[in-house]
Amino acid sequence: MNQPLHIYNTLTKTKELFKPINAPLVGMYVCGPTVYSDAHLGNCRTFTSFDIIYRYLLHLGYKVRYVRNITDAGHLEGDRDMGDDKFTKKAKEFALEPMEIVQKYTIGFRDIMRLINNLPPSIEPTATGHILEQQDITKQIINNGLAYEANGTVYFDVDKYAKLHNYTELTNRKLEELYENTRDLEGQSEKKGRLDFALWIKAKPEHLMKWNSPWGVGFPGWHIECSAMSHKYLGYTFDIHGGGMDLQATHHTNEIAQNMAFCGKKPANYWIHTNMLTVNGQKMSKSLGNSFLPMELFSGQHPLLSKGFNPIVVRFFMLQAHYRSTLDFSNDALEAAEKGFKKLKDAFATLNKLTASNESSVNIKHIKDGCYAAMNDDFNTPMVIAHFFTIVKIINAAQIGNEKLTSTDIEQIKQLYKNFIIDIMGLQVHTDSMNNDQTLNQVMELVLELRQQAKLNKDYTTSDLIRDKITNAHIQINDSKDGSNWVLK
RNA sequence: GGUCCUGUGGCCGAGUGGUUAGGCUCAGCUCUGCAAAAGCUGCUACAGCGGUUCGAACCCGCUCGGGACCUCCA
Repeated sequence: MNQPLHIYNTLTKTKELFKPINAPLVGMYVCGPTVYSDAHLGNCRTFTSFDIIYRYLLHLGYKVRYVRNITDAGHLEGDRDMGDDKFTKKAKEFALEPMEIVQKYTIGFRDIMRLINNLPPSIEPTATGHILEQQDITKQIINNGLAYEANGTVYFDVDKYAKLHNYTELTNRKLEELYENTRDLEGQSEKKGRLDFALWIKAKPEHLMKWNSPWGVGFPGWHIECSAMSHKYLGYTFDIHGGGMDLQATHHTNEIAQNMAFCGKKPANYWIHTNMLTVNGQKMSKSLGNSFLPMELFSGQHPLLSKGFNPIVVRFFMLQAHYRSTLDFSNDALEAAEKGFKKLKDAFATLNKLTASNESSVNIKHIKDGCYAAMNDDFNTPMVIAHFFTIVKIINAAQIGNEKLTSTDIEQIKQLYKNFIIDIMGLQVHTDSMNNDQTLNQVMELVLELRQQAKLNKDYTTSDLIRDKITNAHIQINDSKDGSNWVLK
């Protein structure tokens, strides 16, 4: 539109002009969930952030291939490169096949994504579906002399790699300090260097998910899947690689190393990292036990919640903060978001009832430019929302005649709403289901009529009785100049 | 311990070297039989201490908080 899109690149720690390698094509890879348990709200925030990025790129006219993997194998539990993988552990616990675990949580994850209105990615590859690709890359890295096999396990040779390339590019850490601060683990004597990590891991006999390989029976290490799948679907170097900040130091650092070792090319030009969702200032995570499950949030079944929240309200709540800031989660914050969102929604409902004026007292284009400027400045959704609240003010003022909107203004606002609220931010306003219940509609029609009669007779005892009783049934009656109406609470 | 990030009004949260973020709460008002809902108006903050500057919440230094990563994590 006006000024071009700038993206904050973790690689350079600056906002950079976005220049796709092959416009209008854009390749974007985002590290997806490990499906060994329910996705929590923190996970949702990351994928919602990337959904906005995806949607905005689409809106700008790019043809985006958005790849987000499903990790269904290989992630290790506890001490690194040792022990059971998460799927094996869970499968044993519940006497299930690992793929039953995978199936259950994959479906659950997709349900949540749909509820929170995240578009499905273009490709959603699984680790288990790409074992051969992972082995191929591993072989190539061995051939290139940057990995070695020891007793059925293949390790990436970080020492050797660091002499050729900048291993800590993504974090700016000093290699010596990494060495100092990395724990030496027992039973890891087969590793040459302390920082070496596994590309392929020898499976113990009791291990459930394992595959044949040139190095014996085993399973892939926990970084190689992303290298394999991003390369397969997006090529040697693609535009955007994303993920949560907690993946930056280890997972993404190793991913870059793997790709460089494999083909000499960086996987991506722009690295985008989303910040964490916190609870009382602390990162929400499974290991800390302070997770909120999306379903708990939607239903209100959680000790810290006073009620359930619509998934779109949750989405709105998340978009009120910038993706690179931490966002603190609380019942109060959610309630504030709910009310704010309702205000936004209501204003656009009244927009449709507005009568156009012959003259205009507002400058809609100015606001539109502001919205694009905000999105082009590293996807600043809170700013876009602020602009929309000035539109809300204008709409409400126009309704009581304090502002004048021409039919062109009204059309422009509707277009803005469609572009930014619906298409880019995905804040789809579902028509409330309440009016779909014909029986209830008819009953309520009668109730309101009886109450209206009572009011006309100045029988306020009866009219208030009706209102109170019906409130107990979670139906709220509101009086206005043009009569009464009702909403489900 | 190391590396990095961060500290904004009652709450959540943007932002910038000199002009109102925004939302919620709260107060007042309008409307109203009373409520509720809705709308309008008001509430001017940037952890502390120094420094740079004509001017800093925004730049620099120190102090004190908070957090992330260095273990699996979005």
